[in-house]
Formats: sequence, structure tokens, C-alpha cells
Amino acid sequence: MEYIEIYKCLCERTRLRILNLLRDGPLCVCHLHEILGEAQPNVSKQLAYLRDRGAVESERHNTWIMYRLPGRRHPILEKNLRCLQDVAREDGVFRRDLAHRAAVVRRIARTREGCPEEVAGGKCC
Amino acid sequence: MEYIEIYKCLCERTRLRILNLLRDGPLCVCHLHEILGEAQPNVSKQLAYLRDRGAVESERHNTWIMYRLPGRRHPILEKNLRCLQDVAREDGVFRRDLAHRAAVVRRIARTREGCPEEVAGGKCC
DNA sequence: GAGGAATATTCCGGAAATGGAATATATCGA
DNA sequence: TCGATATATTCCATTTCCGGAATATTCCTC
Repeated sequence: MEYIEIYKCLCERTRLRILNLLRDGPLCVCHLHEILGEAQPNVSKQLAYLRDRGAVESERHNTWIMYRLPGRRHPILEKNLRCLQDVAREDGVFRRDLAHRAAVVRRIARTREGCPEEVAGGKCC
Repeated sequence: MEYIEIYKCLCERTRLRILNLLRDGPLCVCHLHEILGEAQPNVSKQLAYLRDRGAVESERHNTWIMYRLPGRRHPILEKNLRCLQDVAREDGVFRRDLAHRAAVVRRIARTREGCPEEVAGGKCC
């Protein structure tokens, strides 16, 4: 009954917000921290929680650590991520997060700050 | 972010088993208790948990209380109930529960025990 | 190797959830 | 009214989780 762990990933506000943000592409901790407005240790802890259960993957680039949705996902996770997409259209928090994310990404592209490899590769932020 | 409460309903073993069983139709507490092999107070508590969050409905018939999936369900609950249907085909616990349920239903039909209104109406067990 | 930035971990207190055991409530029938 | 059955609630101990604060770690640059 490993899907229980997936539902545990989904039943907390910050974790849901993180997953919603990662649907649009990888992000590093500091940008998640900025977008969510949550304390950095909390963001790290929730990311660790998600990673321990296979709901996200991480990769280090210098001092940054990028988090992304895993390539191969459990069907239940996959289905609920799609749900999240629908929900995000109507939910104020999710929409605000995504708009905030887009603004951060634009700023990164403009100022060339942070996560250089990822920005160059077009994969991140 | 009310869907968080839905995911909380889904992130516990006994609750998932209950929802899986109710997909096939209503059941009273004592039959859930029998099928699950869980202590009756635990079954009652998990049912209360689900009811408080709108994931199940209950209706009294004499001394029995029937639990069923609500007619109108939150889209996320609905989608995950469908997932459960797929999962149940492969998961040993879920399959065993459903087989156990079928056996109990046959026995009820044969012995005419319990939930008389529901059995008569063909709605239960 | 010292300092700084990014991230993770630990420690703490409070809240919530879990399961077991005992008890309470409700309904029915004699 | 009493007893039996079905169900719910309470109490208790344990665990898990959550957020905040402080601290530790890692990596880079100078």
C-alpha cells in the first residue's frame, strides 16, 4: 500500500504548493523559498519529505540544488498532479504562486542570476 | 484548499480500505468491522473521520447505520475513487477485502440477517 | 583557509492522529 | 423496564507532524 505515502505527500498545504510549482519545471530551494514566502528550513524539510517518498527528485549544481518532478511517477501521483493542474485554475493560492513563479523566472532570465547551468540549458527556473 | 482534507482522508490504510469497499455499495459498521478485521471502535472512528470531511454519508436503519459514498462528491475524491478501482485489481489487500465483502453479501442474502430494509431494497451489503 | 551563499539538520513545543481499552448511547424486542 | 445488539465516544499513551529558531554542512571564491 505504497500509495498511502503518496497521499501523505499531498495532504499538506506547503507540499501541495511545491508540487504545483514544480509542474511548470524545476526550481531551486531559494526560489521556492522566495515564491512560497515560507521559511527556508520549512521548505527544505518539506522537500526532504517529498524526496524521501519519491514525489520529487533533486540534483546539485554548485551551491544550488534543483528540485523537479521525477521522470517516472507513480500513476496515482501522476493523476493527482493532473488534478492539480485543473484545480490551479480556480484556486487563488495556486494561481498566485504560478504568477509569482513566472515573475521570478523572468527576472532570472533578465539578470542572469542563479542556477546558471539550468538557465543556460533552458531547463530551470 | 479544502482538497487537503480529502487527501487526509486518503492517506490512512483503514480509511482507504473502507472507501474501496464502499465503492461496491453501502455497508453497515458491523460488516465493515467484520470484513476489515479491525476493532469496532477504530472502524467507527475512521468512519466519523470520513463523514466529518464529506467523504462518506450515513443513514440510520433501526440499530444499523449504513455508510455509503456521497452522491455528489468532490472532483478530487471522485477521481481518486476511480484510481482506487484500478489499484484494487493489483493490490492484495484490496482484492481480498472485496472478495470478503462479496462473501458477506452472499451470506446476508442467504440468511436474511441484518440491515433488512437495505437488503430488501437491494441497496445494501 | 576564511568568508559567504545555499541548503540541510537538529532541537523544541504544540497540535493532530493512531490504536487499544473501557464505557456510553441508542434501538429493538421480550 | 431489561437485556441484547449495534454503534459512538472517551480516555490514555504513543507517534507523527508542523513551524520556528538556531546551528551545521556544503560548495564556491578570494
